[in-house]
Amino acid sequence: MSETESKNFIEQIIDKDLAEGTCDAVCTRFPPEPNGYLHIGHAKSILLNYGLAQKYHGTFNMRFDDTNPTKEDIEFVESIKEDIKWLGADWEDRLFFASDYFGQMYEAAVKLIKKGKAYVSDLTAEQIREYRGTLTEPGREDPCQNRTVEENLRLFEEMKEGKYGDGEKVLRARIDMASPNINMRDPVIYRVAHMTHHNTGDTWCIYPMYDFAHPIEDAIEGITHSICTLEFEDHRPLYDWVVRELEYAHPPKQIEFAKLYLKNVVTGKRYIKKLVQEGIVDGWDDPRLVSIAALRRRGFTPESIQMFIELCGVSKAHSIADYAMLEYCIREDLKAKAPRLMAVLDPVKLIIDNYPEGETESLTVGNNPENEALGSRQVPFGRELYIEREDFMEEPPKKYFRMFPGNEVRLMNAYFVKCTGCVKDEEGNVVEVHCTYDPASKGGNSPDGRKVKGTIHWVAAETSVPAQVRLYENIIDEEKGVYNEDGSLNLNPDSLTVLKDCRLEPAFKGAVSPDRFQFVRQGFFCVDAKDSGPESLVFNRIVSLKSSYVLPK
RNA sequence: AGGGCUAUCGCCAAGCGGUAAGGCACAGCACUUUGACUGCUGCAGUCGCUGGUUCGAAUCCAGCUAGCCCUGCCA
Repeated sequence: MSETESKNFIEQIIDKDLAEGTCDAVCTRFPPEPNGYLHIGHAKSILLNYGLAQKYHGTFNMRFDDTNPTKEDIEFVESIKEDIKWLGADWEDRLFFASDYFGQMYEAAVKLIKKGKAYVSDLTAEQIREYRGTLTEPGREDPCQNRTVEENLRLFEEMKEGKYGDGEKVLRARIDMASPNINMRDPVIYRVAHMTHHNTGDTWCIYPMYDFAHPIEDAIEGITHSICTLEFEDHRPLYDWVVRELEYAHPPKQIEFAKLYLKNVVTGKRYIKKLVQEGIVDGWDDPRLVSIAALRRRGFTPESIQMFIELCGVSKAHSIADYAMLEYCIREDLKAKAPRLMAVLDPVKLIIDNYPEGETESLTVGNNPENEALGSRQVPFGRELYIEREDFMEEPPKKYFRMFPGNEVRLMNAYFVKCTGCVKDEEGNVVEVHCTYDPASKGGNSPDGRKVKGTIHWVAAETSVPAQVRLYENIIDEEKGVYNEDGSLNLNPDSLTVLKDCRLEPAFKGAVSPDRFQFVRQGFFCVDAKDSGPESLVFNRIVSLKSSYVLPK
C-alpha cells in the first residue's frame, strides 16, 4: 500500500499505540479452531493479520485455538496449515497450539482463585442458565460464590484430578451477576470434559473456556493486537478483565472488524453438508463453493485473493462484497501471466475452399500478446477449422464485425478469410461455413495494408482435441438469494453446465486434462487443480461468453 | 425490551469542523490480431431521519429510525 493511501481503522489504532508507546512492535496471530475448512472469510482475517505484521515489520503467529476437544479434529489442522501457506501467509517457526499452554492456564486459574476472583460452582448447566438472568433482568448470585479460597483451591485441584464427572463442577470468574453485559455475569472459565485431546491426550480432564484462554494465549505469545470479528465485541470487557487480573506486563489489545461475506455464495456448514449429501456439489472443495480449497481448484491464484482482500478493505460496517470484485481480481492477476490458448466452445465447421486439400501448416503463435516472456508455440492450421457458432451470422445485425457472407475477417494469428456462405441441414441449422483465404495475409496482416474489423479464434478440425467444458456458476439464484423463506436452500439448477463437443487446440493436451475444465466468468479457463495441476489458461474469446448478440435460431 | 455495534452511490470504501477520494459494477467514446485488454468520459448538489450548535456539519450535540450481535459448561 502506498503512503498516500488512507489507513484503515486498525492501522490507525496501531499507529497511535506505537506513537504513545503502548507497544513497541506489532505482533498478530491467526487463531482458528481446527473444526472445519477455511473459506474466503478466513482469508480476510489471515491476510489482515499477516499483512499488518508485514507492514509494521512485526511478527505473525499461527495458533490453533484447540481448547475444546469435543469439537475439534486433527484432520483439520493439516488442511488449515496448507490453505494458509497457499494464501501466502508465513508464520515462519511460530506455529502454536493453545493446548500447549494448558499448564499456564491452570496456574492462571489458581491465581484468580487465590485473589478471590474465581470460585468453583456446583450448579448444573441448566441452573447456571437460570441464575444468569435474561437480557433485561439481572442474574442471581451463585450459592457457591462465597466458598473460601482454600476450599476453591481444593475443589479446583480435585476437578483437575478427575474426581468429578463432566458437568458436575465448573470454575467461574467472580465479576458481576448484575452486569448488563451477560458475558460478565460470573462466566464459566473452566469445565470438566473427560475426553482425549488431539494434542494433550488424556493429560487433562478440565479445559479452559475461550474467554479465559484466549487472552492468556495472546499474552503468552506477546501478541500486541488481537484482531477478531465483530461478534466478540461484547467479550472485550471480559478479555480486558482477564488480562488485568492476571497482571500481564504487556496486555494485548482486542480489536474487532466486520466479517467478509460474499454475495450469492453458500458458506454455512450445514448447507454445504446438505449439498454434498444431495450430490449437488462434490465436496467442501467443489468449485462453486468459496472454501480456500474450492477457490484454488477453480483456478484462483493466491495473488488474486490477496488483491481481493486488499480491495475489500477493513471496517466495522456489516458488508457483503460483490462476487464481481473477486472475478475482477483473477482477471487482473491472470491476464498477463497465464498463457492464452484457443478453444471453441460451440463449434461449427469452417471450410476454406481455396486452401489446398490435404495440406496443413504450422503457425507460430505468441502465448500471451501482453507478455512476450511467456514464449510462443506452434499451432496447426488446415483447410477445415472449427469456429465459434456465434461468430457467424447469415444476416448480421448492425455493428456485427465477424463472419457473414461477403465479409472479411482475420483468423487470429493466421490469415484473412472472406466468408462466402454456409451449408444448412434440413432443419435450417448451419452445419458448415465456407470462405476463401488470402495466402498473402499469413500471420494476420495483409501486405496491401487493408484492415478487417473482426478477428475470431479457431482450431484446426483434424488436430483439435474434443473436450467437455464445465461451466461453473455460483449455485445461488441471484434474485431470490441464498435461502428460501422456509430456510431451505435455494438452488440454481444451472450452476453447473457441461458443454459437450468443445474443441481445443492441441497445446491443451499435456497442459491440462482435456475432459475437465473450469470456467471463471469473463473468459478464464482454468485447469481443475484437483486433477491436473495448477496451471491456468486464459480462454481467448471473452466477449462471446457474455452473449452480446442474440444468435439466430 | 437490557447491553454492545453499525448506517456515505447498485456493491466495497475514504473522510476525523472548511464545502463528498478511490475501486468494483454500469454506460458512452477512442484504440485494438478477438467486441477482451488499454485509454478517456460519465455516474452521491448530498452522507439513515429530525432538530440543534457553528460563518461553515457527513464530521460536534440531542432525539428518533433501521440492521447486526449477546441469555453455550462453543469459538
